[in-house]
Amino acid sequence: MPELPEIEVLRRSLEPHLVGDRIERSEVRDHRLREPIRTRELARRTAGRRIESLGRRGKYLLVHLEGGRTLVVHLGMSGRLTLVPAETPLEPHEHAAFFLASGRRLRFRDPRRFGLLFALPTEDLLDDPHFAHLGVEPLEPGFSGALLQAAARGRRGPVKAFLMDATVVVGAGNIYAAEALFRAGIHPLRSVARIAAPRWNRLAESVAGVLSEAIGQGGTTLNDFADGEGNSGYFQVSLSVYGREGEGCLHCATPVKRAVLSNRSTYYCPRCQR
DNA sequence: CGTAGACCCTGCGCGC
DNA sequence: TGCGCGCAGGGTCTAC
Repeated sequence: MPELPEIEVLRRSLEPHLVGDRIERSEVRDHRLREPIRTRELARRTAGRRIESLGRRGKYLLVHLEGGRTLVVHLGMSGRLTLVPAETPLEPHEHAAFFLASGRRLRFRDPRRFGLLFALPTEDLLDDPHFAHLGVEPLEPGFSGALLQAAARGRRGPVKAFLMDATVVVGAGNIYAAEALFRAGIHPLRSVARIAAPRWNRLAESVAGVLSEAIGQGGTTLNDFADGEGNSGYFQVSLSVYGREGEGCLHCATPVKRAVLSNRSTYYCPRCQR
């Protein structure tokens, strides 16, 4: 479900409702996520703490708590994090929940269980194995074509896989990598060794542009993405190539093609993207 | 060392 | 109507 824009939309939607509230207790109903939830540790590190702010690193949502603790939430492919009255009946696959002093419940639902949920001392965040290797934030200063080009030196392989490599740049997943490549006019299977400086610049601009526009439109809702209040996004109507196999390219009307790259579908216009 | 592919898990829509 | 298949927005691990 979620790439960087969806997590950022979630962060912005939850922050005004959560900041100042207090986690009274957590409840884990099924600990079997990608990494098992450490129920007791999670409870110990979150219980009784006020929520100070919400942050984001790549596709990770960071809930900063008083006393130097951070709750880390990753939604995987199918995760959802929503705020409901505490007495709201359990949803299927609601594996964990946080009960707040305000009488609400922050619930974590994840049918496919590819998500992550853990808490740690905030000072350990940057050294944590989940974060230590992460690359640049594409919407922050420092992201540029020159940076991408430098990261690609000595590498080969298709540019789409490179864009989705979180050790290079975080946040672009299968949808937005395809969209950014369309916008930049670059074929997703082109080797990173065969891209010149002007095209790297255009690609960096395209990545940042696509992501920030998607945030502005509330993210992309294909099946079930919703922000913390249950609102859908509408960037899906702006998708140029993703999911449009056989339909006409918006620029040249050539049918959009689909290819499989590292087990993921990728979509592109064979005429506009070279 | 980098890269390609398998794999983790559940639900949904489609064609038969 | 029911069933099997392919597919799905994440990341990690292994074999080369």
